[in-house]
Amino acid sequence: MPELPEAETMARDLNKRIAGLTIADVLVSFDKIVASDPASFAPLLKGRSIQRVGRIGKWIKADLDSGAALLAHLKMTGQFFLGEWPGSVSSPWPPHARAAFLLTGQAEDQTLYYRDIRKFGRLRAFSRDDLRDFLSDLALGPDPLELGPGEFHRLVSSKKGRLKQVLMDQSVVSGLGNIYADESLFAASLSPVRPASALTPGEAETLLARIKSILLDAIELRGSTVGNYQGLDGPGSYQDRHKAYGKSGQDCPRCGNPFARAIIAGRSSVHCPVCQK
DNA sequence: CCGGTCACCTGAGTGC
DNA sequence: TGCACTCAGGTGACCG
Repeated sequence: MPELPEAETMARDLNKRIAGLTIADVLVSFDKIVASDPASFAPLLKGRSIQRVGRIGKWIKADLDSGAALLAHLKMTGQFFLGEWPGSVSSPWPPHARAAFLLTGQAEDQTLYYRDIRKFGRLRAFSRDDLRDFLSDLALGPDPLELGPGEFHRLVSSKKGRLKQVLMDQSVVSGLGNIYADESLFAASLSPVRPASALTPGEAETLLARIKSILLDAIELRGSTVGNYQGLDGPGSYQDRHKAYGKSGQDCPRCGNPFARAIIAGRSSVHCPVCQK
């Protein structure tokens, strides 16, 4: 899924389309998709109006007027889309739809669907207090877009492990995944396999600047649509700007040497072994 | 405590 | 065509 730019796009789309509406009904067609207390899931949501939809790392959070919230993590293939309330012959459950939220408050009722082909994603509903505790236990690191270079250097260089692995550790910095880690390391000419603890302050400053620039450009283009990701209002196009991710077998556009593919932290990684130091 | 591996799932692509 | 196999944006549980 969805890394930071895709989660940001989805949250913005949702905020634009459903903020102010009321959740009148809730249906779940695949029980495991709800990872908070199943008995309180629908009761916490029904009758509440959605005040705002935002993002925390790769998580999407819808704040309700009661102080409760709906949290979603899309993992690899989760997404939201709008449709018609399911259950009739003319309106069956759409393919791979796992939950449905009936939204009232506009001229015509709408249904917000959560779809997830691989069923890795999870939905949670929390009261105000339980939400605070859950987010606290998650211990997400700061958002890279709101981070300064000194703090970034301190966070990254204090960790053991390879640079790419540390960048993808959500407790260090929240929001980077396989695509944007590979792209950022390539843009900063830094090798994904070097020890994170060896990052100099100057290299950290450059890396953070590249991360921010890439994430902002990707948000501008509604994220990267690889596989089946798309926002509520359509797919993204940042995949056309990828320089390293998915370019295994091609030559480095900076120095012309062939890209190398390696498994780092269990993830397929592409980098230039010559110009990424 | 740590890093490495696998499990969770389905579908798309590839090669025989 | 069809089948077997690999791979995919992310975590979280397990294991040595």
